[in-house]
Amino acid sequence: MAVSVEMTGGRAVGEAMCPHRLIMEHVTSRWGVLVLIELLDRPYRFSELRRAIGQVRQVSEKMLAQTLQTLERDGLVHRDAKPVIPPRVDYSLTDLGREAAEQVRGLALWATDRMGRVLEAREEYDAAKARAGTAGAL
Amino acid sequence: MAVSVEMTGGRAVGEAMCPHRLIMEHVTSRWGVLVLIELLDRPYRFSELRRAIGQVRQVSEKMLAQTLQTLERDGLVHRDAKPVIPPRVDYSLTDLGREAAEQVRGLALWATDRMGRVLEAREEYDAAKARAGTAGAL
DNA sequence: CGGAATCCTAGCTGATACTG
DNA sequence: CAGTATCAGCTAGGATTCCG
Repeated sequence: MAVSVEMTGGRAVGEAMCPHRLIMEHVTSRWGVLVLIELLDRPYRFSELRRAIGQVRQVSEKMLAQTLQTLERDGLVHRDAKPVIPPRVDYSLTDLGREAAEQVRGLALWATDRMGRVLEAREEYDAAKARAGTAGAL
Repeated sequence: MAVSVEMTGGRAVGEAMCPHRLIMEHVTSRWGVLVLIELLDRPYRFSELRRAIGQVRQVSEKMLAQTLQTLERDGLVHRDAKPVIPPRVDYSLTDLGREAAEQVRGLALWATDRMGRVLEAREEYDAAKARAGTAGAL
């Protein structure tokens, strides 16, 4: 079988970096963030989770599976596979995962809250850039 | 000049996704995290910052510049370029950036704190995987 | 339905060399 | 020192396909 999914780990895994950085990468990865936040709400089935996340931005089955595996391996997500036909797998947060998710949610809430100011800052920055660009060059 | 650095934005920028996701990507990016945390401590000069981060994991000048620009554009980092020879540029957090950095630091602290448990979980997971693999296949 | 394996592309990322 | 430009590698991520 050899899963060998690494998720932001291909290069990182072999590196001489603090292990906690690795955890960060997993937790703050594009899909890790969304998965954690969704699961903070309640347990989800695979496709259900995919649809829930899809409301924000579509995620491929591959990336969702990969993300879930990484988070499960880190002990943040619990995978409950029921041996039924058709297959049914429920994902939920572990206690550890809940802690992580809270942190991530804090960050997400901050981002949502400050979005306006960031957007303003961007416009200001771009405007200043444009001025500097047209003034000096061309 | 056309800098056109996007940092996790090439694909994301044009997407139909919530803007706050964009901020998240910037803040939680590989180098964004480290920059914010370092700057939370005190202002840094470019190379100084590079060395400080390098203690953890080497960052190229390009990526550091790119990261700083992105964060500056988002209004999280303040760039103070002194018109002297040799050039001297100081980077510091804005109020907004400090808020972000606090959040990120919280996450980092959590990761550091729970590292042991995550590592345990990983070994357990890998061991279980190995058993399942050798039992069924081959 | 829940995944795994494969193939493919975009773009992040880094090393190097150059400018002010 | 503080970047920028260019080139090249590698990987994340997506689409597709097949299996249990």
